[in-house]
Amino acid sequence: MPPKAKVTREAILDAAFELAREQGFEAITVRRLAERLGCSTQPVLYQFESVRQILEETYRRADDFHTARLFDGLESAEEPLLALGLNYIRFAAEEKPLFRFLFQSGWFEGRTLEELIAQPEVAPLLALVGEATGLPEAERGRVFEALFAAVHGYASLLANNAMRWDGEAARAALSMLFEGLMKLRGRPR
Amino acid sequence: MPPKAKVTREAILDAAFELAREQGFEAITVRRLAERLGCSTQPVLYQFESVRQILEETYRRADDFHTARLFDGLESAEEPLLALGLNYIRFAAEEKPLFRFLFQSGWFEGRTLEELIAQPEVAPLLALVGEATGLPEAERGRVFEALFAAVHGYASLLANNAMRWDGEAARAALSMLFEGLMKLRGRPR
DNA sequence: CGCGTTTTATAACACATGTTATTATACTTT
DNA sequence: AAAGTATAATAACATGTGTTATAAAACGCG
Repeated sequence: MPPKAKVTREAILDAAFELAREQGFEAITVRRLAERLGCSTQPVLYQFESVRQILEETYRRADDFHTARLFDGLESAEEPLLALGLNYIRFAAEEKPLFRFLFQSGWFEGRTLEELIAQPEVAPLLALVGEATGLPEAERGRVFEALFAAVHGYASLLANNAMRWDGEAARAALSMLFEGLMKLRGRPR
Repeated sequence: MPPKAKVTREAILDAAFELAREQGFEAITVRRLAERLGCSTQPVLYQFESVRQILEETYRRADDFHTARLFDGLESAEEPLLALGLNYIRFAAEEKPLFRFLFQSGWFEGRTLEELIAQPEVAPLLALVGEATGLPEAERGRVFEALFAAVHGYASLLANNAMRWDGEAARAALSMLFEGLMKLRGRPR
């Protein structure tokens, strides 16, 4: 009996993601979504209970998009950790609004770096750190954390226009950082 | 002939700064300022041409506040660079809204890290890097940049709740970072 | 004390946001 | 084809924002 929806949930989320990507998540409003979809504001809030819900879904989508980009071409990389770091900061430079949405927006879920490191997906990365440094398991987390913070720092600077993107310079800077940190051996506490 | 203004520019800027500090710069609105000052919205926009102007002034004030905190107790520090870094990330942890206002807000003036390093105020810091590493002048900038990025990374993580503040851990992490980077000598390329 | 200028209060306008009635439309099924 | 239901359009409400017009108030100076 019912007609199918012309304005589907997917279409709305697509539009929302595009808006977030181009103009930042603050640009996601019911009316702008309607405009992009060529409809009135009604279908948008008919498919979702509230804009809040749309933003939550869009955040998840951006998160997936981000992690996909992080691991892009990582298998064929000779230095996977360095490649990962480069992907991270390239993303920040090329997708500034998304980066801010993900990590600087209040929609950030509040995963602590500590929690992130404890996740099983990160284990192989910690193993790489161990491989490169020869550090015992207990210390790898600290080195990884420092690497992450440094990479995230470059990314933040790029995403907020405190730095210009330059692939060559970025690679040089990161490899310097990695070189410095990877040379650390068991330190006294 | 004229009566003095009861609601002065300074009072307005004080209120604006407090709002930015407590709730973030987004909380700075004419009506909220009026409420804090115990007056109507009229005096606020009578002393300033627009809210934009108030925000510009408040940004400057926050910037001064920040740099004052950066150099707090730096003379008596035995490791000035480390102390500076610690001040930087402590500020981010203790003044999250201000940190976001300063570096993640669109009110950020767009000073590039490169430009920052070129400023004369930074010269003594570069000298410290040279002292600690023995690197020639040309390379100090690169090391300083890496140090800055790493410190800024920790700060960003703290300011956006991706990390819990722990003074001891912070000192340990920073000194590890500094140790790693300071050990770098003249690199190829 | 009163005059004149400056400051403030009141109130409203213009705009943008989320959300919701009410009405019209369109489609799927019988 | 008709009917009934899910969907969409129109329009409005409620709220929050910056800004401004108008009128009242307050103060320093003569």
